[in-house]
Amino acid sequence: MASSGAAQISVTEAALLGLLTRGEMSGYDLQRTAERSGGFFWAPAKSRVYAVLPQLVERGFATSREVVQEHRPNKQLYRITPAGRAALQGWLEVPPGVEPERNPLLLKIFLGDLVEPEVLISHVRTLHAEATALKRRLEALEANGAAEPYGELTIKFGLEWAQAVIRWSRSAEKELEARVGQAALR
Amino acid sequence: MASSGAAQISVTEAALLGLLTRGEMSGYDLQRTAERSGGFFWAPAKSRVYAVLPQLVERGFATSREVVQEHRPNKQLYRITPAGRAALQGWLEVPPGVEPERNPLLLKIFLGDLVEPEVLISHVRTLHAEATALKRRLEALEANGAAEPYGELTIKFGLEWAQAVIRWSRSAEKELEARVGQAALR
DNA sequence: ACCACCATGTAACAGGTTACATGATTAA
DNA sequence: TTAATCATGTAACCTGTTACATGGTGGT
Repeated sequence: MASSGAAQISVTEAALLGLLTRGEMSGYDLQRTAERSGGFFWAPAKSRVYAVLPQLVERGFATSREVVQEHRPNKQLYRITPAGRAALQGWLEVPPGVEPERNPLLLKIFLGDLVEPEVLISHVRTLHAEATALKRRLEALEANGAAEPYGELTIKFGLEWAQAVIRWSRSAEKELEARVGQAALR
Repeated sequence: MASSGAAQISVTEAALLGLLTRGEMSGYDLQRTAERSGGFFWAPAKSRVYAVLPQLVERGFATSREVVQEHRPNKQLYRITPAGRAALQGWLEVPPGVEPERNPLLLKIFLGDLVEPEVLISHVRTLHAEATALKRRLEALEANGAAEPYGELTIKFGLEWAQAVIRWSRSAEKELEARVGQAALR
C-alpha cells in the first residue's frame, strides 16, 4: 500500500507542497499564487502560510534558504524534498469524499419560516447574483487556457457548481414568490 | 436596522437555536436531530453540542431545566429565550455568501499530474458513486414529504449539488480515460 | 502625497475534532 | 449475549482567522 508509512498532512500543507512541486517559492509567492490562480478553492490566511512553512521544514518535507536582496526585504525560498513528495503523494491517493455540504446558507433556508419571506427571497437573489459572477469569472479563466495540466477540470467543477446554484436559486425564487402571493390572498 | 444591536452567534449556535425554536430539547436530542433530518448540511460532534449549550444559557439565549428520569440518565432540557430568538433572527438576516468551494477534492484534481491517471480516475468514480448515493438518499427524503416548512427547498439544493457532481464526474471520467488512451499510443 | 507591492512574522482567539470515561435499559 | 439507545461530559489537540507590527521601494 502506498499510504502505509506515509505521514499525515493537512489540506493546507498539501496545497503548499503541491505548489512547491512547481518550483521554489517564498511564503509570499505561495500565498499570492494560492489567492489568484485556482485560488477559488483554497485560500488560507497569510499568517497560516508563514506558520506552516517552518513546520514543513522541521518535518523534513521542505528545505529553505535565505535570499538576501538589495532593494526589497530578504526572503526565504522553500523547496520540496523527496519526503515531502512522498507525503503529498500519500495525501493525493486518499479518495476524496463528497463533502456533506456544511453550508450556512442551507441552514438559513431550512429555518426560513423564522424570517419574513421577503428576506429569504432577497437572500436567494443575492446568491443568484454571486453565483453568476463566479461563473463569469471562471469562464474568463477558462477562455485564457489553463496553464496547469488539470486546471481546466478544476474550473469545470466550479462551473458545474455555479450552474447548480443558479438553477436552484431561480426555482427557489419562483416558489418563494408564489408563497408570498398565496399569503396575500388569505 | 435589525442587526445593529444583535449579538453575534456562530453557525453551530444558530443551528442549535434554530432547532430549539421547534421545541424544548436535550443535547442528545439536538445532536441526533441534526445528524438525521436535514443533517446533510450540518453535523457537529456531540462534544461540541454539549460544550455550546451551557454557553447559550450563560449568554441568555436559552434556559435549561433538569428532568429526573427513572430508567434512563437524567437530562437537561433547553428552551430558547426571546433574546435567543433575536440573536437567531439577526443571524438569519445576514445575507449568505456563495462559499468559495474550499474543497480538498478540487485540490486533488488540480494536482492531478502528480499521481497516476488511474488514481485520478478511481477518485472520480468514487465521487460519482457517492454523489449518486446522496442523490438517492435525498430523493427518498423528498418522497416522504418534508415535515419542516422549508425542508423541501433544502433538499432540492442538495439534489442540485449531487446532480452537478454527477455531471462533472461523468465528463471528467471520459476526459481522463481519453488522456490515458493517448498516453498509451505514444 | 498616497497607495500598492514586497516580505515576514506574532498574539489572541474562535471553532472544531477525536478519544476517553461512565453506566443503565432494552430489543434481537 | 451482543449491540444499540439513552445521556452527559472532559482533555488534548488541530486548524484556522483577524488584528497588530515593521519598513523600504516604486508608480501616479
